[in-house]
Amino acid sequence: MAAKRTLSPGAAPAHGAARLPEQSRVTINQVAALAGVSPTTVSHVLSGKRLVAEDTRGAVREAIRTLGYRPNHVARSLRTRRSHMIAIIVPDITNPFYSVLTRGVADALDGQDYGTYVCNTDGILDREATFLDDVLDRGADGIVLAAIDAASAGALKPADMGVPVVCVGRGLDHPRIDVVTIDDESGSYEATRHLLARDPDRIAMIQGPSPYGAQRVSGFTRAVADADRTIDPAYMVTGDWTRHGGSEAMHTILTARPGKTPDAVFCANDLMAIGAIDALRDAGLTVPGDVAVAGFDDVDAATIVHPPLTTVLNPAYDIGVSAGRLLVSRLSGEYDGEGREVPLPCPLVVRASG
Amino acid sequence: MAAKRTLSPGAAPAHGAARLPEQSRVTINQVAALAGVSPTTVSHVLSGKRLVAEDTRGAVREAIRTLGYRPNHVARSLRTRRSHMIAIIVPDITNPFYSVLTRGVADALDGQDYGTYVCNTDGILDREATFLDDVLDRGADGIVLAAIDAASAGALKPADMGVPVVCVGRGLDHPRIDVVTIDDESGSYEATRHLLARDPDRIAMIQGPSPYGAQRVSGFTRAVADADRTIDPAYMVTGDWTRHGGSEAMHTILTARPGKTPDAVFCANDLMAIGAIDALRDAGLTVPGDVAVAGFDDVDAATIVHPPLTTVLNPAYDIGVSAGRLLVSRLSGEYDGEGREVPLPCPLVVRASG
DNA sequence: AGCAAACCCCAAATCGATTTGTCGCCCGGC
DNA sequence: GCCGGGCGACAAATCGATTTGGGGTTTGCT
Repeated sequence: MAAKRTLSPGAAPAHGAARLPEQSRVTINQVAALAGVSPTTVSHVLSGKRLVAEDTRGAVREAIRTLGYRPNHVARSLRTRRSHMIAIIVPDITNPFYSVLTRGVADALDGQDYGTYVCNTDGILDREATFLDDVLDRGADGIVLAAIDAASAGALKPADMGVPVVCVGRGLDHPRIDVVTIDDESGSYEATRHLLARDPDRIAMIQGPSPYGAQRVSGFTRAVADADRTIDPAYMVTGDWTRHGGSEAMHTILTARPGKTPDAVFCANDLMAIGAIDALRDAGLTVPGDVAVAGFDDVDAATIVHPPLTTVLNPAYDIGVSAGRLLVSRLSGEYDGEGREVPLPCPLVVRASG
Repeated sequence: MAAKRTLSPGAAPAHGAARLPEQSRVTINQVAALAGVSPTTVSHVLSGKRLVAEDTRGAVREAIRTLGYRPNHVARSLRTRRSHMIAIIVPDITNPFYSVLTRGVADALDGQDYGTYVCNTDGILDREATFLDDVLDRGADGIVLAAIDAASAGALKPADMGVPVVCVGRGLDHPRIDVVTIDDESGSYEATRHLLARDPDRIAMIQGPSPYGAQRVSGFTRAVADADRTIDPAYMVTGDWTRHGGSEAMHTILTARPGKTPDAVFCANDLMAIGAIDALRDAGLTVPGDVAVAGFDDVDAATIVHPPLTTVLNPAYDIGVSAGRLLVSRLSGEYDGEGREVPLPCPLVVRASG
């Protein structure tokens, strides 16, 4: 390492010397030449699409080995119109939910000879559309789309072009788009019912920015209604899905009705629930003693926070695997019909927080 | 959604109907035909590599618009030998450190017209080598390699082929491979020194599986030596980087010398530190009252656990951005010289745990 | 021996772009 | 009036594979 030039993090690299004469990769023609056959034959021993005599095959194999030949994927893709690559479009790979989902897709594709091309949209519609075009231009064989709004992102375009699309979360009603969903509504319903079982005096909810996560809100309100209760509008506040946002939301709830703080809070995701717990601790309140808290997603952090979070399991990995499988079933030609929906369960996970 | 077929998660999709006649994409020839020019000219208005008359250009643009033409990336790559795609090879995208790093790379590349192809190796040498070949076959323009052991993963191959490689973490001494590093050794040294400042009776360390993370171990031992102390070998135990592994390691430490538990523990990463805190709590010990704990990485969870973790900041995002920049500087031709090293600081972050 | 059916292999077209050499045209200068 | 030069467009080669029609040789059967 001593020989390397060391740069300060921001330093601009200097202009350098000319690059070495790159030894270009060996092509199928060179293999053919060495084996004394035509490129056609080499291709056939590689693909097995036509019979090749035993001896010839051996010679070709030998030539391939000695030359270290590896087929050029790009050229192959151009001819076959298959890139053996699928695209995963998510808001942010940094979000544990999406990174786990991505891993699920990758694992489902592993061994199927498909690679993954990943795009971060930050939930921005423009970027979603741009990336969708990008992956189509690149000839992706399939797309897993975790978009805020699949329709306006232009999910119809690839589907119409014959490129399979699997939507995650709210899908859309296209005859050829598959979708894997969880039942946010009933998950939220169960979580809320669990909170209500302690018969709290007042219950609150921290929701996501409208209109996203509407299902989680309606599950909550349905449970409240089913318990013959009403909910104070001052106790329905909005956060931005982050820990900080949850903390702020909890703070506004705590100051909304002086002297009458809620004793149960359902949060539309775990990060906001963790933020809510932050705010409660800051306010000198205990969880679950003074206030019961429940979240949604069951990310790793749910068992790291203290007290461990009661939450609804959002099976990110399974969602990814299912999405990958749906894609593979279409890519392999095993299935080629109308859009399917795979609903995944999202059971309540009761822990200490509520 | 009612119209969709709903499948149970494991159900096998049935055989379907024939696929619609796919309308193939519009090519540069169709554009040329409509505009009444040759494909050459279309290419030139697109790339701007040669002058095209004002009127002609207008006509071509018009044709492109009405046809909705988008260049085929695959064909372009074949001819230009540039895929405008870089590969990111990491152990596991699910690990927050690597997902954040990946995002950093993607952001550094954003606007530079490069896409990202992501591979999960699980730290398995075979998979690292396989993916390295895969991305070369796919014609990746550059590679960010976060491998356990870059050399045996075959990082030399792409470098020799003229494909830029940036290594993250321990690099290797190839004249044309860039590397971005943090100073694990001194980070660990500082963290350990901080723990020693409380003058604990006994200090322990939970390290990663040898030989990985050796730098963090040596920083620890150096600090111990500098304080004129020695360390009981029974207090150097190994975990597998996970929370569970950290918990188990802490447990063996606690039972190693009955009646003489250590009162300070340095963990080679945050997840294991969190596990250690789990074990300490289970044993009825308080943090930092009975035992001070420090970790390494400063992942999000470090501020979620209670008490908040004293740790060493591992700037995953900045590492990714730096790696992306190094790559871009080579891809753009701005730099083409010997291998560079970008060292990033990893300051101590003091919180409540130690 | 004669003939058809396998059996192997190859030449050439193709995928959709980029790149380069060339050619025609028009303009201005001597 | 002739020539040099710049401009603008095109034809054809190229990237590295796959695909397909067809041709030559061998095998098998009567």
